Amino acid sequence: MLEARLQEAALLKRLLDSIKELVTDANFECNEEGINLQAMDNSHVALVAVKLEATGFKKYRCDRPMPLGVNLNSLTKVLKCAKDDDICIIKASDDADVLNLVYEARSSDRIAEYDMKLMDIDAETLGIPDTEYDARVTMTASEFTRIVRDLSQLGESVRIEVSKEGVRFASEGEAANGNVLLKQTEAAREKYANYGKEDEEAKEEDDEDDEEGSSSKKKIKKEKNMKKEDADVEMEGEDEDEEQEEFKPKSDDEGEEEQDEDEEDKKSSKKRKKAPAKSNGKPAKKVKKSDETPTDGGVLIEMNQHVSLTFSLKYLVNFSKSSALSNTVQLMMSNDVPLLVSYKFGQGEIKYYLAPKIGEE
Amino acid sequence: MLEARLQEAALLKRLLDSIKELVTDANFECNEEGINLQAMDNSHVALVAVKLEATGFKKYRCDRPMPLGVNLNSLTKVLKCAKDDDICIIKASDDADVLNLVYEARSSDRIAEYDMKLMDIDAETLGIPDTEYDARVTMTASEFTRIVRDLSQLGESVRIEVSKEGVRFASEGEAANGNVLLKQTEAAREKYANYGKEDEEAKEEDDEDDEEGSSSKKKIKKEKNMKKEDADVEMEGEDEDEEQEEFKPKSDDEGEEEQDEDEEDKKSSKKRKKAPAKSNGKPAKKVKKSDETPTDGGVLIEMNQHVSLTFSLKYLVNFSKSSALSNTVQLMMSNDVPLLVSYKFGQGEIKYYLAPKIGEE
DNA sequence: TACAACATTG
DNA sequence: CAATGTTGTA
Repeated sequence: MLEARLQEAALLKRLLDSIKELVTDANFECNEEGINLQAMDNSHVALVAVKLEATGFKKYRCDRPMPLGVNLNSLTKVLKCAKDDDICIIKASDDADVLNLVYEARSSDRIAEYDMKLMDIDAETLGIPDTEYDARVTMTASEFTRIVRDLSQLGESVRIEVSKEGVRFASEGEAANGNVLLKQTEAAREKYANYGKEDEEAKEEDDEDDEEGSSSKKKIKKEKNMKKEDADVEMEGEDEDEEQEEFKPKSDDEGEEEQDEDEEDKKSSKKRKKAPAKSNGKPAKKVKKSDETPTDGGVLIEMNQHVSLTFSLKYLVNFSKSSALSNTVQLMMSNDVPLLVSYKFGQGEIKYYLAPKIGEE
Repeated sequence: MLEARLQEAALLKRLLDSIKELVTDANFECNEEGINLQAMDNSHVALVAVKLEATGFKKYRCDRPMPLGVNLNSLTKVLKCAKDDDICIIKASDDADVLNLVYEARSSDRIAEYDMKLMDIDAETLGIPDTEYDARVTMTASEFTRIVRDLSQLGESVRIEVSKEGVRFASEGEAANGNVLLKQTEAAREKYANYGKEDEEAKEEDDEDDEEGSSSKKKIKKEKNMKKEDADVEMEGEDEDEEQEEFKPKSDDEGEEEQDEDEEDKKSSKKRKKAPAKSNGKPAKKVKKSDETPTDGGVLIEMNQHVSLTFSLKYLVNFSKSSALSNTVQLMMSNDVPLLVSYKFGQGEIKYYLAPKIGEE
């Protein structure tokens, strides 16, 4: 039996907006620690992993692990029936074949209840090794959104190059080539001094991180990350995972074409839905206009060595939709391994993995 | 000869936006009391009745009754040529085959004039008996809009059920079922205490009554209202029907037609409102977002008995466009008879009738 | 993907 | 009051 009470339905709404174009069906894996969702995009090029911590809920109870197979389009529709500030209660009984969502207006004078059919989806949870990366870039989500959206107008892919001085995004296209260099700045260093470290304090909104004037613990954290310095980190990390297979996406370039249909190597199953894997540039202004980070520029670079990888912009643009969930994004890279794009928000985190293009053009 | 001077062209513009999708051609029946329009939607399932009172015009003159056959698309186009705050003068001579519209800027430094061709439309004014309903629900127009739009995502129809505790809207669909319960609240009771109360007294006071401040008369109104409430408000209303044919739409699902002529059972006295208990007159609110009722929730329920009816959401969504005309909407229902959805605005009222679906699916 | 409506800004 | 941008809907 699952019962989770969320203070604001908006979180779920935004979460679904973030991933629904990438994935059509997925299991919400619920256990006592929270809710996790992991799925490859429809063309099996990218992987999305969402984590919602039990502690982030106003109330959370999950007696035993249960996977809830959900069609994300249906869930999106149902969530649209909630007002942003509604309290949202999610319930599913053990033998659940429906997910029960209750929206309660703050004033309690309106209670809406929805039952959504669940489906069986073959659990295809992949082992995602907790890799260490050679470079980590921390920047504002809006800036990242802007850059990939801008560059996507020029070409199909972007080369991301990280060096001590900063990070460069470069694209080449028919009509024009372009590149954006974000320099590492002192301001950014302070701003993200302890971003995403421990989960205790940064719990809130990340927003506060922007205001950080204190530059004390900065040093330490940063070092922790710089430790690893050998190249070619294989994404194997620990194997404590069960017998799952690993995340081995097809090299980006290829996967592009196929959508739906694909039987591919995925033995997913039952109710598969067709879904256009299109990418469209969705701006990011959402979140809270309020804290339009004054110091919107600058990035924090943490690295062991230069990295230079090329990715499909289409996916990055898609990932950037998550800027509705957080003001900050982190890009983790090592040469020749999938990029990890991470958005942390109070309640949890959403991670996207994308394999680099091989024959860098 | 007709000449009507409207203070704000915006009213007409909004009115047309409300009905133009439902009806393409209709007669504006003009007489000394004002202008009425009545028409069935294109599939003859719903009926729209608009009333613009002569007194609502800055100036109004109509020597003798005359029907002006108008193509609503044309009128919409012509009205788009008016600025919202233009003064709008409508003129038609007795032998009219054109409708003359004059838009006068407030500053009088601009005068635009348009002539729109009229057409002959078979008068098919139906007699709409001034029915008494078993239940009346008063709520914010925006909430109603929101609910029907939400539910229309799930299914084709909605079951509306009214009980003392509130009103429930329920829909069933492929992917999910949903229902929204709006509870009757004390706040709502006060808010609508004398909604539609009338011309004599509440003329200006209506709004104030909402304020907690004025405690004196508020009390009274409130009691008046609650009394009925508790005792199962009798929704009496005079049954002064006449001999006209009645509005007998085909059960929503099907379609049929029926026509007749004759004016409503509105007889003599202009000012007279055959009003259901306490509904009538007073405009809802500003219509403009201005006073986005803080207490947006809650409904006022007045009923004699439980009612439960099923309607096509498509039409309700369409009706809800009238929220541009009023902040408040009233739903009047009795089992097995057409639903009446009414929006009252300063100048008049727009009423929609929709037959219930029979074999509730 | 395109169109319409709403909100915001100048 | 008009224009533009953004959001939501078909």
